[in-house]
Amino acid sequence: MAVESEVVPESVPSLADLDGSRRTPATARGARTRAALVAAARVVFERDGYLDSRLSDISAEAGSSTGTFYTYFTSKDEILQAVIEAAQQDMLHPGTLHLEAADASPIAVIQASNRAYFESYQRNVKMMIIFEQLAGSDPKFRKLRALRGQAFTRRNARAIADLQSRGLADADLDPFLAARALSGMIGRIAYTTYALEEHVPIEELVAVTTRLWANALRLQFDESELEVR
Amino acid sequence: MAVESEVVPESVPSLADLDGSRRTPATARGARTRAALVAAARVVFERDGYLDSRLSDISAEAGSSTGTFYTYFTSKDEILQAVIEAAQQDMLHPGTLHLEAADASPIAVIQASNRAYFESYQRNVKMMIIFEQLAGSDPKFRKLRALRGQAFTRRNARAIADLQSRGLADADLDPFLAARALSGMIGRIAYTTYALEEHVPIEELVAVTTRLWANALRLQFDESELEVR
Amino acid sequence: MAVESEVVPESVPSLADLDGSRRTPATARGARTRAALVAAARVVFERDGYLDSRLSDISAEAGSSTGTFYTYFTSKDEILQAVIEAAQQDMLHPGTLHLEAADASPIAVIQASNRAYFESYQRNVKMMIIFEQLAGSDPKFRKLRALRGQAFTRRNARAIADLQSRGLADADLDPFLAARALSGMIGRIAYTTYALEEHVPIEELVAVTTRLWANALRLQFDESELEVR
Amino acid sequence: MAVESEVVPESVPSLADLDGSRRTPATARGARTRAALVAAARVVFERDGYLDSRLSDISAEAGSSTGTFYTYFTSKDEILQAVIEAAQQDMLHPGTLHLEAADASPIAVIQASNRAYFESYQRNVKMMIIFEQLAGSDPKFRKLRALRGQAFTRRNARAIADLQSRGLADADLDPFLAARALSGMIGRIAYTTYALEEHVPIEELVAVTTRLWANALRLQFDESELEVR
DNA sequence: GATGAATGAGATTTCATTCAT
DNA sequence: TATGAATGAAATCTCATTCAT
Repeated sequence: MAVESEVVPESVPSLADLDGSRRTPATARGARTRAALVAAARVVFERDGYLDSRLSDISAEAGSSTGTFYTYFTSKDEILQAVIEAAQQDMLHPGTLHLEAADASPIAVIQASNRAYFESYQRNVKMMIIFEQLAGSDPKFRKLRALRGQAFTRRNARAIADLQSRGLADADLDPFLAARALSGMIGRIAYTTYALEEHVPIEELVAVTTRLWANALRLQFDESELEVR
Repeated sequence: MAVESEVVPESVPSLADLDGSRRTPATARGARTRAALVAAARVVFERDGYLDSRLSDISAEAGSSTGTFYTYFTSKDEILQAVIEAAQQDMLHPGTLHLEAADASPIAVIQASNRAYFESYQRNVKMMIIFEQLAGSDPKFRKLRALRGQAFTRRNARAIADLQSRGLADADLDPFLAARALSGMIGRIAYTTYALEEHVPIEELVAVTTRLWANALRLQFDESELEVR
Repeated sequence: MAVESEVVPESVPSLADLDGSRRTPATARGARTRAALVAAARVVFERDGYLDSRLSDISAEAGSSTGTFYTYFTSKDEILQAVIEAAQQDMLHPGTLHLEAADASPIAVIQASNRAYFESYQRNVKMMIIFEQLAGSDPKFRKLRALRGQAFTRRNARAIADLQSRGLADADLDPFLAARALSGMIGRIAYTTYALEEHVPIEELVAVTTRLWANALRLQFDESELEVR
Repeated sequence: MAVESEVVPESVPSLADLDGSRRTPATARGARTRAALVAAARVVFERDGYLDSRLSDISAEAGSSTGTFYTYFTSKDEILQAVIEAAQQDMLHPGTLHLEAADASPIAVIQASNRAYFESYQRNVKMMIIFEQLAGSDPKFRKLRALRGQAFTRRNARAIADLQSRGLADADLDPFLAARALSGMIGRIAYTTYALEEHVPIEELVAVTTRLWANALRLQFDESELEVR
């Protein structure tokens, strides 16, 4: 159920669908070079930011020449997509684990999801900042940013509707809008905490956001359910 | 009380404190030119985006020469500060009006604040996108972004604590963190709606966010209070 | 007799002859403003160098506005001329005093002249550097630089020829070329000492240069004449 | 022995020690391009002067694009260093030849050195003017200017001290200061003749300066030694 | 596949000088 | 006379991308 990162939404679109990558390495050596470039790009982007990074720095960091870059990517844009893709995987993956337990209480699921989200956000904060930033100027990334949110929101909306139909959640809420608002709340407080560096211990973040979700949906719960793991 | 835009927080910091603008106009003519440049900058930024805008376009839009720009500003950065400053004023101001009514119910105040916030966000969405974007790369703007949020959060935290002390709100919530999460929720859904252009009628936004606030704080309210204005 | 700075050569050309200064102040207030500008220019030139100085800085230093500058001067070039003129006066003036004593021995005159030259060079070193520098790029100043040297050389050549005719100096020397070489020696060692900052006590400079002059011309002298003043 | 240009002083510092050039060509093609830029820079500097030259002119003269300039140099300053370096080599080199003859008389050595100096100064006069000019404003070049003079002075001082110890030169002269003054005399008269264009046949320059050196040091010599080559 | 040199469009920035008040 | 705002030509410098080796 519930938060943005809950489950890997099969519908989250891949940037790979949008572009035509220049080439898939044919040889093992080529695959190694390509992987080195992607890894180097993340290092450079995190160090210098996307706009202030230079392709030559990425090549250098990867130990290859400028020309080699163009063997695998057509633009800076394209390698960024590869890097974001990888970061997304990490953002989405962890949630799945916790949520397989089908018999978990709604509260427990929300709590686990929130925690997983904050942990992965923290790991990927630099790339999240860059992603957010690009969404501000490049329509392609803005679209992608929107799609990601929508996928989460749709799934959470389904979960909320389910709880409503079982009489467990406030029936007067529009499930889709509520999902959007509450997912956004999680995303934003993660941004504030890790991107704007207003440090708060993760346990407190988990506690307060889980309680707010529960209250906002008018879920019935026992105080013990909100205790720290 | 309550949401991010509730009241003009006297403590919201001005960028003017941070920079030493090149020159303050000594004559009325100078003041006119400077104002024309700021207005032109907003037009150009909204039209072309911050990064793709050129100083020469701003000068041209203002009807002056490139050199004149440098009479009043040292960089694109600096004039952006002036533009954001103006946008902030507009973001912060409207809320005040509604909230003077001391006898308004908490729900009514939240509702009015939310509406005012969404309206002003819509008016300034292009600049908000740019501001968000810059906060991602420039520490100066990031700091400012953080300070703005803090000012709102602090005030809302005070309001929540007040409601708690009167026995009206969930006493188990940390008022400061709750304020941060709920303020963020409003800001983020405004971003999604207007910046990412996932259109939702403002009445629905107001309705759902107000109900979520009320639920989240466990305020007692009558359904009629949540009816559209 | 002798060194570059010996006597105010009536023939040293003034820059005023070359240009048409914009205007001579008609009022006392105007004269004051003009004087303030010249003084300010020297301060700014010495502080920032000629090329890196801005007219606006000169105006500001003088306490007037940029526009006022053009009431008295037509260009940066022109005010530099005024400043150099003033410095030249100081370079040339001191020598006269010592040399009026017609019965002084040649050695004593050379010694006094050298000392006077080093002292005034030290006072005006910053402007000398600027003058030398301008001579490197601007034909007008190069011409002036040459004329100044020539005036000194001509006079010193006359003195050398006089000594030769009296049988006191090496008759095999071309008086004009010798004068040029020996005057240049003084000028250059002053440059090295004060402009390139290779510090040597002035007494040592005076002693060695005077002895070299005496030797070079094969003047007969008593060691006691070379003792420090 | 003796004049500024006598021997290649192994201690003359290279500017290459001071800077970190942008890139050292890795291929022959790169080396060719870099060399073409340095040659073009000298042409442009001599034609237009340093201050009035534009980087784009250097690139054009070298037959490459503006961007290529920045592949090898970071600034006009930096390429000037390379050009001066080359000119210095030419200034310093010629003297060596003449002086190998260990049995040459002191007078003959001085004479040959002076001639070599004047000849190389004439070849490089435009660059010497520029160097002198830059020394007036840029501390880096001023330092270099000073170091060059010092290297010559030190060596000449050694030669003078040697002559003194053999009883051949005036023992009352401080060898270091005398060397500085006499080296400077040569440098300055070369400047006057070639930079300020006060034309004097080189034979006369050699004759008068050699005689002045000999006299100044009180060397014993036969008139025949001073005859033109 | 890999290399690294070459390209060049175009934005920023300066400041002497003019001019309306 | 004094003011100070306005002007605008012109030069530097960057770096994604291409291409010959």
